[in-house]
Amino acid sequence: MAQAQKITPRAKDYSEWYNDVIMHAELADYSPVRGCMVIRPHGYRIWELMQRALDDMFRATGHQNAYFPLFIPMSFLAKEAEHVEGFAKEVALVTHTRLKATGKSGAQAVMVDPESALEEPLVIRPTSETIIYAMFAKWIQSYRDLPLLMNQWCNIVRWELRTRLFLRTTEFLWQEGHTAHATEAEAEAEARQMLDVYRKFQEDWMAMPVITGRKTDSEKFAGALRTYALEALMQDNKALQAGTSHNLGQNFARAFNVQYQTAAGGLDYVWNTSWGVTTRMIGGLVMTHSDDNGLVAPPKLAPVQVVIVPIWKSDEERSQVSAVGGQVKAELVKADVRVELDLRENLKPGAKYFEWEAKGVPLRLEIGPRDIAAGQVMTARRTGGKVPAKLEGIAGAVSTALEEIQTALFKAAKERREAHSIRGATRAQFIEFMKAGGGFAYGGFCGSAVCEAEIKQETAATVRVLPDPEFRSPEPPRTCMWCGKPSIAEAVWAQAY
RNA sequence: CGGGGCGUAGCGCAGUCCGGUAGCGCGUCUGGUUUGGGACCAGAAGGUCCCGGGUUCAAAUCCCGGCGCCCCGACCA
Repeated sequence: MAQAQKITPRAKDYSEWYNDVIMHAELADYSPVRGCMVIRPHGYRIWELMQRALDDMFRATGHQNAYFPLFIPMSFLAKEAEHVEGFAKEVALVTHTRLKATGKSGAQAVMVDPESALEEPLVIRPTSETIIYAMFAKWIQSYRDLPLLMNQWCNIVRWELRTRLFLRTTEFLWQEGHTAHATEAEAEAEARQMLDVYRKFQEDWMAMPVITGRKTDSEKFAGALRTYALEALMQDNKALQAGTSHNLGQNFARAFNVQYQTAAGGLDYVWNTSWGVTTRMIGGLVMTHSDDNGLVAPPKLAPVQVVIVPIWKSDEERSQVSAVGGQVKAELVKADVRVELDLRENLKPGAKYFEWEAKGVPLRLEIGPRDIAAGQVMTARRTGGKVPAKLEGIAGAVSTALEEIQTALFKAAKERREAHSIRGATRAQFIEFMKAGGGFAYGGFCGSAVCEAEIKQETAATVRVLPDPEFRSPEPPRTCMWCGKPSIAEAVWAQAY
């Protein structure tokens, strides 16, 4: 199981490093299916922990989980003009329902039965607005049925040209919230609220600092009135869109005829929102915290928060340290700490350290005869630092350490982001900044798609967001960083995943 | 779809230029000794050399044609 090969250093090749970390941490693996990945148990556990935390937050804001079909009639996609344009080029279709034997051998033994062609092909959902709003039309009659606040956890398929583990795979797991409201103001408040929920999750749980704000039209969701997003800066100074929340206006309501009777007795279309985060967040987690020894998992999302490695020479010592290790484990389990006791006999302690470090375990407890004699254990943090802790009250010391690690990871990530952000740059400085490695560049923006396109052409950078007030520079820019015309909003530019 | 790299044991690779019937490291299995930062010794298992043709007495190696993967771009969460 242990990985013999070392991880490619980040400085040498960031993509290779990224893939290595995922392989060594056993988060995922390539699959026999083009562009699809297998999420391994260790990686899936992170997703489960994410799901649990987010679900609690969704429920606390009044949302309920439901499930809608994987298949969407092709005609549904066509009902909203921008939506179909946005997804037309990346869908997987089911067109037939049977195979038939050919009598040949090997891969040619079966073929698609041409007689089984569906009258209307089914799209494998690239997102579920269409089928969900088709159902909403049935469920919503009156203003009393509003707001309708739903969420579903599912998989979706987008036939992307180029894939990357966790960041962009053909099939991926996500959560998509869909809501219907009586007024535009309510829908807007909902879209903003869920953006804030995501921000809390990503900062408090993932220890990943994000910038929130609005997307420009060119980066807006296909069919939305407004798209809000969260953007995080990775260790290679590229931005990662970590989640989106859309105010869909009445676009889908009109397309799917989702109408309700108002309190005043009239008839009106509902206002919708949709919002989602995906397994991409696991990629973001890797690229925010990890190092050349492997994954660094923030304690709140670490599948294993603490590993206990006993150290012995003789059989007597082994039974002694194993017993104490077992006691410590029991104490930690009682304190709701996710803990493993590594009693494997054929591995030296050092080999175990490397293995658990690669898997991102935040805290390691070493228990040897000398420690037991001193009534202590050695605590070693994944992020560095090794200190003894008293055996008595170990659960408290561990909990404190985990909290400190969580806080320190966020602080370090935020400092790194700020160290790679510039504000008020001139056009020349901006070009130089992007060429020199990049990061977040705050600058005035005239709002023109022409400037956006030129900047992308010359620097590969795009507007990540028009940031929310708390992220804006103290001095609002007056002119467009690129063309010099009056600025309509400050923009955050970066090269992005 | 364009550019680059690569397909040889579970993983990482050498061998390809210059053809002679496949090797190294790690891992795995067995036995023994070990265990405070990747243990050591002895033995063993494990390969359609990506696929299909061709040249040759002989092909991992040369020729032709496919396929696949990774990285960079276009598309995107």
